[in-house]
Amino acid sequence: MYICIVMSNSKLYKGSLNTIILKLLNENDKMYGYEITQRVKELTKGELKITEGALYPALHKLEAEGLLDVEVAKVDNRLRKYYKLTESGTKETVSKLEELAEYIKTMQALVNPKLA
Amino acid sequence: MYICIVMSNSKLYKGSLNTIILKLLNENDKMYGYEITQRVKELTKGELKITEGALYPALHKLEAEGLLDVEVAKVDNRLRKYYKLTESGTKETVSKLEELAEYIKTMQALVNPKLA
DNA sequence: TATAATACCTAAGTTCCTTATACATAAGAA
DNA sequence: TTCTTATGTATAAGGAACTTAGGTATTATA
Repeated sequence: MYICIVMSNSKLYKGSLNTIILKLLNENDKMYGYEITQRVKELTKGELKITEGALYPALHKLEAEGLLDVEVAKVDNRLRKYYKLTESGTKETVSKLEELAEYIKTMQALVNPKLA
Repeated sequence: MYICIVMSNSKLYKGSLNTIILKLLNENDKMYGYEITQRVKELTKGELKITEGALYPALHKLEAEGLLDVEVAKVDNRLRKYYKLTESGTKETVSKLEELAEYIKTMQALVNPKLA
């Protein structure tokens, strides 16, 4: 008999989600919401689970801001909404990735000052 | 004439603050609030500014959770509240630092999958 | 035939932060 | 002398970004 205690869905840090979405779309041309949740699960070996309650509002907001374009498709009689980066979405991706790199550098300076 | 545009007080990512506080106290035995804000400014070369509105409630909460002990002092006729880690605060520090390392690893797997 | 997987969505609540304000002393500049 | 800056604490209102908990609908699987 095995008892497995999983670390509680390791929290997203504020602001990470948009960066993740943008980066994935930057690599994959177009993706739909459910696909994003699955891809993140794969890439992080199950460590990060994007909840729909976070994902869909985020996608809608990015679209409203003009960073994403939508294209609706019907596959197997099921709806899919494919998102892709706009031009300004691509620019924002670069800036978000720089911000993340900066954040990681800053945190390492605080937490591991010997290496900095 | 110089015009200097500073990147707007580079945002803290949610959840980072507690980790920073705990780590600093882990290294410095005891510190007071104002000192923490100054130390963070130094260590990050001005990139991260801990606001009092974030710091003091965070310190109070960590104390209420039993992770910090307080000791009031009067220096130059001014009040100081020195905080130090309790035993469980030290344990929590370890766990928070592991969490941060994990988070950084996870984000790198997403953002830079070739390196992972 | 019920459950899981696929696929979308929103609303309420929580947490953590920013912004703004307040109080008080000491030091320095105008 | 008086205003500003630095030191030091604190709280309250507001917002942004999550979690949790629902809801709808189709297809595949046990």
